[in-house]
Amino acid sequence: MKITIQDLANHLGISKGTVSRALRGYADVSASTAKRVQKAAKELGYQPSAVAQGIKTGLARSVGLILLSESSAASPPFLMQFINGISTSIAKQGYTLTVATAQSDAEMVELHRDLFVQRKVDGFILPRTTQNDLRIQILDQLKAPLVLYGQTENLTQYSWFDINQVECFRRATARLLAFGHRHFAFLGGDAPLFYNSLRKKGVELGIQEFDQGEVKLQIFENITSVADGLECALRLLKSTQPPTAFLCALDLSALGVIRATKQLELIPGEHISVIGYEGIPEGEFSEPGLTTFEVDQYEAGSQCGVKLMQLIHEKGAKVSGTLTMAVLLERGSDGPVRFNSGELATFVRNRRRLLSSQETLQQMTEKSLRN
Amino acid sequence: MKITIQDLANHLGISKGTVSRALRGYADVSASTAKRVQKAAKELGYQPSAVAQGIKTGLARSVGLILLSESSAASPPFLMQFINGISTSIAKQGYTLTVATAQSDAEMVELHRDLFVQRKVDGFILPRTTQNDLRIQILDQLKAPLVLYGQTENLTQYSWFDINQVECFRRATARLLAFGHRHFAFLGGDAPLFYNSLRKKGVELGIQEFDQGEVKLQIFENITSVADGLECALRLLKSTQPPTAFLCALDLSALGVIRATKQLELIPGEHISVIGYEGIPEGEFSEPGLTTFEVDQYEAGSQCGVKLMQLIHEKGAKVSGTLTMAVLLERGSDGPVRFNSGELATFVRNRRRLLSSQETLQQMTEKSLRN
DNA sequence: AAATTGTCCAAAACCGGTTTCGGCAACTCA
DNA sequence: TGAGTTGCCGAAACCGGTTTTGGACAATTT
Repeated sequence: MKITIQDLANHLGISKGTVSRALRGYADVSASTAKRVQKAAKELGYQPSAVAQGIKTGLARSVGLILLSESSAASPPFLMQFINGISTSIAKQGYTLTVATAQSDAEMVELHRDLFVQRKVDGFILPRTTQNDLRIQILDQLKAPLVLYGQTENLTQYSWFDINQVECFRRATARLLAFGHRHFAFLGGDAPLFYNSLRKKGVELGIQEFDQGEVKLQIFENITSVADGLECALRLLKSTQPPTAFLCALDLSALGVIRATKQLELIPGEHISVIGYEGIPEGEFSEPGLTTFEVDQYEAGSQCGVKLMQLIHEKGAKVSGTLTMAVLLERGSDGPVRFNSGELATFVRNRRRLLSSQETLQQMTEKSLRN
Repeated sequence: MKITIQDLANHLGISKGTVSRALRGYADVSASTAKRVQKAAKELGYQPSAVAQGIKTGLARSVGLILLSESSAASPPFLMQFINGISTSIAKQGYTLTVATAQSDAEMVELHRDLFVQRKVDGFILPRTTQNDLRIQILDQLKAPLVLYGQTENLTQYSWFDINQVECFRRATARLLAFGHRHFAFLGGDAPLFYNSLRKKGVELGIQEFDQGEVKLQIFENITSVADGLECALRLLKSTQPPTAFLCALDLSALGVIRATKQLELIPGEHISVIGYEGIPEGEFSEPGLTTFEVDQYEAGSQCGVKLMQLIHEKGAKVSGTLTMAVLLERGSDGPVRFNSGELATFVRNRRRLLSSQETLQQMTEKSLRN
């Protein structure tokens, strides 16, 4: 069924070594033979087996991406574009992407080891980096090429790509301070992941640069979903000292905050301010639109792919780190401060009282309209 | 660096053939030798190279999943769990998942051919099937094992897995008819994809079974995003003969419909009904929650993986199709009819008038509250 | 004309496994 | 005791490529 190099050689009446050299463009094959071989290969649909090539070269021509299958969470929003970026950037050199899923951190480490010693992949891209990343430790031992999507300690030894999240959150904070906000909540994401410390640091930095002692900041961690954000914001807004500005490590939690304001009939961008991070599509359709930093996940995947190709192919290649900025999308969810924390608390209290009375009014209006 | 079978054989003072037989559990190796080899392999961390194994067996021990990178669309919501299901189910037999992305339909076909001819994968899982699927045609020629996630024409020749979408939409329709709705809109998804015809068929079937001539159905296609659904529903609801029941091929468009009702201050489940399909997480957090059919994407991936493994390993294995049901999640977005189409039109018209006057009232109330 | 160089390709070695083949030693059975 | 099994393992072939080696022949130099 599948045609081999020997089949092709027989068909042409020459040796398989010559076929191989012709196809790989060696000089010691006459131009006419080379052309003849290439023509026949195209006609017969011959393509060398990557498996057989791999045995001699020692390369599988595939890179690994291993995801943690958190049963709870949905698809990481970034996934499709990130995968697209990786696979497109490595396709040029004939590489493909091997994706596997691990059910636990331990299995995650095992999978990296096994895939590499079995020569199923030539290197890895590691997303969602942590402080002391176990994956890095094992891959270091195996001298496996790797590229981080994110940062970690001792960064100089590795190639990595990341968004300057500190700067993003510093700017977001400065922006809200300029709007006059003085009472902040930072809704952090997965606490063990390195990104979380960076985003928090950005907020703290922004406040430090400004602080005249009047700024208050409340910090929360592990707010990773819409439901989490909703619950957290609702609790805060009903408190006696609610924040007027919400800085969210994740768009998802920011959307939860917006939802909370809806329940209390507050208007984001007017009564309070919310800024997210990541740029997921849903953020465009909330009302008002979510002000957020848009991360180009395709670009991220692409850059990681390119860096990994360098490490694999150019022996003695230098590791390289790249830091880029995300783009601030100014939509409607933030704006000049209207209430300070105390005023907001009063406003929320009155609004909640009003809500129940309005409900009765609403029902009456509706009834009259129907008749 | 990496240890080979020859290294291990030398270390033990036996031939590499014996090492191989010992590790693969052949009978003609003494129990003591076998144990000795296995122990040494574990100690030295030896694992056979998948590449080298592949050359003899002719198998790459990987299956392919090729996605179309629609730059516009976000990550297909199903992706993570589907990938998880595939990779978990095939991992048992030492298989991994190769994911690639194509920028066009033509590239998609090429990629399937190349990956198989180059022996990078042993078979494929094909999601998002169309009527005359070009992928299937080329893979048929190559006699490549494949499993469809979805259905197509001439289904008996292939292994496939699918949800009984006809039945889902028949039930959804019957449910809304029983609620008293008589004016329907079907918001279809990607028109060329086979699923769309199935879901539409389900709606038509449900109406046929009931029809006493009084049921009206409007059909729309290519409503694939929140924005599409929002736009479409807004237009319909402002029309003179608005549907009271929206059947959406995709949750995303259903969420768009709900958003449209919010703009008009209509209450889904009360003034109108909406049912979606897929069970994306966002549907749980809309207000009211989206009534929808929840598809178990992990299970889908898992079953596709199992079927593909059978085709690859059991020679002369029979193809097999599986049809399962999705679970109806009854949340709040549908309910007993309240208005017929004409009444709804009037209600919307009045409500829109009221909205502008209320706005003025609202501003006045707010002002007084602040003082 | 002999020696040297260059061109082109067949043959063979190699990569790291798997599997077949054949042989030796120990055991079984007549 | 001798023929036939059986258990165990080394040697070798093989998978489909790549790369090295070496040789035939032509073209050039001396």
